[in-house]
Order: sequence, then C-alpha cells, then structure tokens
Amino acid sequence: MVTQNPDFSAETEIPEEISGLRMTRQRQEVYRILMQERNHPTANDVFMRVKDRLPNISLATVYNCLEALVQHGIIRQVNFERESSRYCSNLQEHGHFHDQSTGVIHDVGFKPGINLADVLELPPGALVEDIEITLRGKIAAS
Amino acid sequence: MVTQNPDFSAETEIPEEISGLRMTRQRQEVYRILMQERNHPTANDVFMRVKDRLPNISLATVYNCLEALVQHGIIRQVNFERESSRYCSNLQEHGHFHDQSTGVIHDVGFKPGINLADVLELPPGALVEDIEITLRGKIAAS
DNA sequence: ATTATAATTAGAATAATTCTTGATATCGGT
DNA sequence: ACCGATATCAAGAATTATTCTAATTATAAT
Repeated sequence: MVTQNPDFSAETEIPEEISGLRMTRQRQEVYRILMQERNHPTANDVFMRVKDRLPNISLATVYNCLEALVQHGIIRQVNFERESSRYCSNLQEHGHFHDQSTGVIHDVGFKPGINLADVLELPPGALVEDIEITLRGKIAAS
Repeated sequence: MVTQNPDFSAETEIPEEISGLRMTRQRQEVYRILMQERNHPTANDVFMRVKDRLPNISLATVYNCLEALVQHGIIRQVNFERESSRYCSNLQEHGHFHDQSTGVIHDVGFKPGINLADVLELPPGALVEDIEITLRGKIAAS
C-alpha cells in the first residue's frame, strides 16, 4: 500500500503560486503533507503533522488552508458517511474503497474507456460535474 | 419528479413488526413519512412532519427511529458532503444525482447487466459490501 | 399482576467545523 | 524603502448535527 510519496520530501520546493492561489508558508506545508501522506488524513491529522514545521499554526488555519486548496482544485476533499472530512492530493478521477477490517482507504481508478452515462440511468438532460464513488467492504486474505 | 407515494397515505396500515424490528407508533409514523416523502428528508424534516400526528415526539426519538430503521435495512441513510444525513425508503440499489440549480436529489438506477467490478480498478481481493454513488451537476433545460 | 426489557423524552454533552476579531504579513504604487 | 490596502493568520467563541444520559413510560414475558 502506498502511503508515502518519496518524490515529495520536506525539502521539496513548492512554487509561490499554484493555479492563482498564493502559496503562503502555511499552505505550502499543508500541501506538502498531503503530497507525502497518501492516507487521506483529516484536518486534525494534518494539524498534528504540520506542527513539526510550524509550531504556531492553528487548527483554524489548517482548515482555511485546506479549504483554499480545495477551492482552487489543488487537492480534493473526501467524505465518508458523516466522519471528519479527509483530504487527498490524488487529482485523478477516482473513487474510494474503505476496507472495514483495517480502516484503510484505497483509491480506486476507473477502467479505461468507461463512461458513467453507460452505467447509470441518469435523469434526462443531466450534466454531471462531479462524481463521488465510495465502496465499503473487506479484502480477502490472499 | 416523484416526491409523494400515493399508495402510502396517512391511513396505510403498517405491520407490528418489520424484519425483526418492533414497529412502535413512533417508528410507524417515521416510516410512513419516508414512504410518502420521496424527497430524501433530513432527520429534522421528518421531525417537523411527524409532529402533526405525534405532537409529543422528540427529535432524539426521530433519530432513534431512523437509526433503528436503517439498522434493520428498512430504509437507507444517505450523506452528501458533510450536510445533514438524509433518509430514503428506496431500497433498490441506486445512486443520487444532486441538481445544484434546484437542490433536488434524483435517484439514479444502474443500467441492467452492469457489474461495478467491470468499471472500477478494485484492489485485488476486494469484497464490496456497499456502494455509494453521488453525482453533482445541473439539468439542461429541455 | 409483576417483573424485566425496550423505547421514549428532554435536555445536556460532544465533536467537527465555521465564525469573529484583532494581529501580521504581503502586495502595488509612489 | 515607505504606506495604505488587502489577504492571511491565530485564538478562542459560536454553531450545528448528532449522540448520550437519566428518568419515565410502554410493552412483553412470566
């Protein structure tokens, strides 16, 4: 299971600006953590982790940073049931498989050449802007 | 758009017990509302509606009833983002299309003969127990 | 009828998130 | 470099959906 991105160390340079968003120190560090941790961390997970490098950061700021990054399409916000929101730097269209025995969340890609409209009975005229697929279950011991 | 189920009036008899759950007066009335209102009401929506017939019911009871009904597979709980949970008496496997211009939620069935495993790159050995599909977008004027 | 069990109620508690306010930092123009 | 305007940040208060607690009431089982 991939939980760390070795291409994204604590020293990786992050540009001053990404898609029109000013990358302040706080946003950089929050973003860096999401690139490193592929575990779908919650805001609080990020908060605890980011304090290593920015001891004075506040939880509200982490929320603000995450919101700004989501709004600018730099990361994705993912919700399972009514649990705390989780955040994800995988921008490829994908769903999530929630393994109930371990609690681990796996990204699930679409098979190539699949069109959602071929699979679902969409209401006539529906223009889909965003899809969210969540699966829950177990992984059989191999 | 179907929002009311005419087969399910306020006078419809509901059995004493459904799939092992004792159908108390409160549970009956909560269930009745979900059969009537196909709008995916929140707990609070149900609460306000049910007070017509049970003026002394409490919101906690509505939550308890909804939870009991969900647990026994009689209704489904549906979550959009981190909004209040909504409840749904459509037990057929289906997803939801959230029309962002009107706020209306449409049930979306699967086309016959579709197998999710044909569409998604599931992790090896994954045994899917539950699927949740949410779409967001608009409906083009016809 | 009596006792045991389950359900209901009202209000307090919880937890994630958002809001508010004042302090800092950054940007653009001079 | 300085100055005002704007954006961001920090700390804690406020909000909101939901759950929990404890006491009461209803139902079921003996």
